[in-house]
Amino acid sequence: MQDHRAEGCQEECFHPDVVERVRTEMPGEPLQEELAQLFKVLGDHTRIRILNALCLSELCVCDLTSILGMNQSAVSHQLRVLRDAKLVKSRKQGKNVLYTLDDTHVSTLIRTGSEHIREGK
Amino acid sequence: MQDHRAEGCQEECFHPDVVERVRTEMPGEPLQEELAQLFKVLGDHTRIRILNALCLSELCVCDLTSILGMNQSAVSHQLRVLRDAKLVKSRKQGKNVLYTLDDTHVSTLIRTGSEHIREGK
DNA sequence: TTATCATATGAATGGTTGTTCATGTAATTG
DNA sequence: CAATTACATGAACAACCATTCATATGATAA
Repeated sequence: MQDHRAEGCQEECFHPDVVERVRTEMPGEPLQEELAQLFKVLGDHTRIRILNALCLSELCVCDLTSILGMNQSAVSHQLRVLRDAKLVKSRKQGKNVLYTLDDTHVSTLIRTGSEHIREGK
Repeated sequence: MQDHRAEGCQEECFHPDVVERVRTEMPGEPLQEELAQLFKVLGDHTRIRILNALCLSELCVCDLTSILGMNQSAVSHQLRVLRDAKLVKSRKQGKNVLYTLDDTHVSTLIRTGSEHIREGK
């Protein structure tokens, strides 16, 4: 026999009034989807290191490649992801492309996250 | 011919002094790895919705299943991930298990992220 | 006890994604 | 002009992960 109550309990196991209130007060789906997408971009070791580096100084791809000690192609790919998410912006200077943080929220997010980590132990 | 300078440019394309300073002032690797792991946990549509719901009220799994309109198994799996990351905590009450946010940082992260989204448009 | 309910969990799977390799492009230099 | 440099990008591959299905556990009720 299949489960015919895919979305909710059979009887009164939950509080319908609370559920209803939460449903109406929750942020809209588009915002939640974008929010998840934002954190997904932040949820990568390489990208976090890039952002932490850019918290300290404007840097070209070459600098980042040196700091991270990894493939230039990999760095460029991740910079593209960060650019698309509007977390970093770039400007050309001769042959180089210089990257900076695009937003003050980025450093706030990283700082808050770091606090959470430290207090977790 | 292969590329023998995997970690850095050949000559002086970058600023060694800046790179050196960034290297020393960057957070340690363990913290950055944990930070990426934290954001990775936040970077999922289902988990974001769970956290947003728990921002509004303590809820049992059944409530969440109803609010999210999805499989109970999927919800439980994601709650496990959130518990392991110390983002939520649970207590038993009869047959039910009630979940709440474990940390004030969580709501701060969500709020800051939401602001970033809103200002992006 | 047995039956039922709420939740947890292991296995399997389909989709996503980070890295590498190879190549392309734009700017500079000789 | 050709050669080199800094960066970007497309394809391919491997690893990871969210969901589903099936089942297990733990608590309550009959």
